[in-house]
Amino acid sequence: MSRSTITAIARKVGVSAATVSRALNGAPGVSEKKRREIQALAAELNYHPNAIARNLQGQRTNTIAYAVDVSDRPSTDLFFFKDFITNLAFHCADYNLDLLIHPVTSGEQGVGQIERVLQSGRADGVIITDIRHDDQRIRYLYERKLRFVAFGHDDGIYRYPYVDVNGERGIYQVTQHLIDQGHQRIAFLGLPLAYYCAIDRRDGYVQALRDNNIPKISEYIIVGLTNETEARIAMEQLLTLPQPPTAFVTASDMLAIHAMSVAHSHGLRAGQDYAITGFDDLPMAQHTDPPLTSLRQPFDQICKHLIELTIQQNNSPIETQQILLEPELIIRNSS
Amino acid sequence: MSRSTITAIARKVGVSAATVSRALNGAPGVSEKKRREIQALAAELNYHPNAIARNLQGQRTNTIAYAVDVSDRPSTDLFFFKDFITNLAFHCADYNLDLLIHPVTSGEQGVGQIERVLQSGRADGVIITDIRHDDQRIRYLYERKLRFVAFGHDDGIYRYPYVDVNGERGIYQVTQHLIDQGHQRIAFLGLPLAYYCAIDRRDGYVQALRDNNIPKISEYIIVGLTNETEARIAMEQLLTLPQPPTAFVTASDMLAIHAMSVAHSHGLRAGQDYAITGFDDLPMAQHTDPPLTSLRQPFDQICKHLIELTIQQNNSPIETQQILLEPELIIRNSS
DNA sequence: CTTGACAACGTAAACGTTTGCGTATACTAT
DNA sequence: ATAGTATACGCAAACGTTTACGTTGTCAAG
Repeated sequence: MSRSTITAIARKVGVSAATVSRALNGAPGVSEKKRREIQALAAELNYHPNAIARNLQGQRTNTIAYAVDVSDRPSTDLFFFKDFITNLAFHCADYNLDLLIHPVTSGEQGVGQIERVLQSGRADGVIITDIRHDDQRIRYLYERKLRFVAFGHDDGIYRYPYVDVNGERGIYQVTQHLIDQGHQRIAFLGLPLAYYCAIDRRDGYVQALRDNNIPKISEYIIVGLTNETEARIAMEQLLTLPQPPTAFVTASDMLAIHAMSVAHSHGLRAGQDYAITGFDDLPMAQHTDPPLTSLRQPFDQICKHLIELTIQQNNSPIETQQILLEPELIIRNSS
Repeated sequence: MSRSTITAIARKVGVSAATVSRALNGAPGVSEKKRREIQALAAELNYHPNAIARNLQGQRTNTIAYAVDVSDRPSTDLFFFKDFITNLAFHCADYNLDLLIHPVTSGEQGVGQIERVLQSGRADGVIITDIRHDDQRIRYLYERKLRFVAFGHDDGIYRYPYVDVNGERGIYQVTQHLIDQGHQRIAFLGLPLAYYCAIDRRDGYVQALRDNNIPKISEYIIVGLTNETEARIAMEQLLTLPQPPTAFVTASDMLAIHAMSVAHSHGLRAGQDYAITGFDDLPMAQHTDPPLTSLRQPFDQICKHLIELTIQQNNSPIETQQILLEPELIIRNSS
């Protein structure tokens, strides 16, 4: 059964293709009688408008792309990803948009790949994540005036649309929470500082210590952690210090989980022998032993805004296209 | 800067659009001199062929869709998903294909959504996962002769292209492995039997017991587990039995991890006090405490075959379009 | 009866490609 | 010189829509 087209319907009803188009789209200029007749036949023939033809004529694709870095397989943010993609897809559906997963490699080459998906007209805009310091992608897309939205704030030099979560405030809050519990020796396990979010989170930790007149101990700060192995080594290092910390602020639930595992092998129990906190508040954070105190990233809101910004006209002032959300501190038994 | 088209280039060079097309596509019928001239100008103008126009004219989209069920958020297979999508995207890139994430709701409605993405010409074929007993999607797609490939074998009634991993053989092997270790009281934690893979895995367990003349104890078999809470309850139930099992075969790493957590709160240590095994061999299986014995799903191969089958002509015999891969038993310290 | 307005269509162009077919030129073989 | 052939192009149609514009017919107001 070949796909039925608008012209096939037109021929059968005995009208022009234009009339069929108008009838099916609810546009004015067609009598109720013919409209019903056309709609009935369309349903009978199982007609679905050809999206490609529509896109070509309309000069937009109703598709947004998510450029996902596939150069590091398996990648670090294994947990984060599913929630993110699912939420993106969900909100795309709300706006009748398609979500295109566009695999890109990192570096110079990947930048070209991102451009191509836009210049070839496959997508109206692209979402990028894992924003780095002096990110090549940003500069490239910005200078060519291509439509993109970042999950991660800008650097103040290039001003671009983004959605972000206030990691500095979040980590500040959770550090303060630990201090309020009486902790003085607080360590920080962080991500690679090449990422802006990693810097923000470390800064939140440092600022909280400063505001409480707690001296910053450089041995207590370990950043640049990308995978399980590195996380475990770092935690091992902290625990074998002459004066080990009594509390641990981590920049992700993943780091916290692996750190807890190491502590456990040292016979230490979170929530009793030491305190630890995460970031993201992934579903699994409720089910660790003990449940993990964390900062919830509002993925639903994040993705909603990302989609909305991407399809928005970019002539509105840039300030309204920059959205900073607050993470929510979820206190559980690990702290 | 407006996007440059093939006609714009044609005008500047002083040839027809057809010649430009031929020159850029390496087709014969254009002199080397003009070809070079055209290629140079195309590069200068930063020309990228319009994919939409190409798709319309070529009557194919070079896009495959993955219909992901978004009706249950957050869904159960949190871990599995990232590996799967990333691998799909990766292999799509190899074939110069785009991957469309097509969110569908479950039930009657979702079936229509899957049809639409194909009938509207947005994708050449669709991949579906989580195949259920008497799956509506299969029947619908099959009867309308729409191109789809399933991750999960057929039921012998409808014969359709699929890729699957031999879960029965895998679980049989791992059960045999536990028996070889001397275990006689072996429990099974399984997924909802509505899914074919869940039945297969349970059957593998049952068959291994039978072949070793070990009586099947119904209290030792708990299936239908979908989330953390249910997994924990099931494990709790098994451990408080008058004669608790000494070994646990689970149908996924996720189940195993939560079961280990429950056992741990009972003061039991995997690999010493009891044995436990998983399924999937996700990256995290190496980092549990102790590392988890599991059956590796070859995601890379799976996704490669899924993509290849989807773009393949469907006139080849159905047997060659049904691929069954063997899982690999990875023995670690948990057993 | 004329004029105008409005509804209900059809016509044709446009979106940017690809490709079958026709044609002019140049070159080779007789 | 002539016939034949390969090469290098141009022309135009096609893919399936949408939409600006033109045309017809009807009907009411003057």
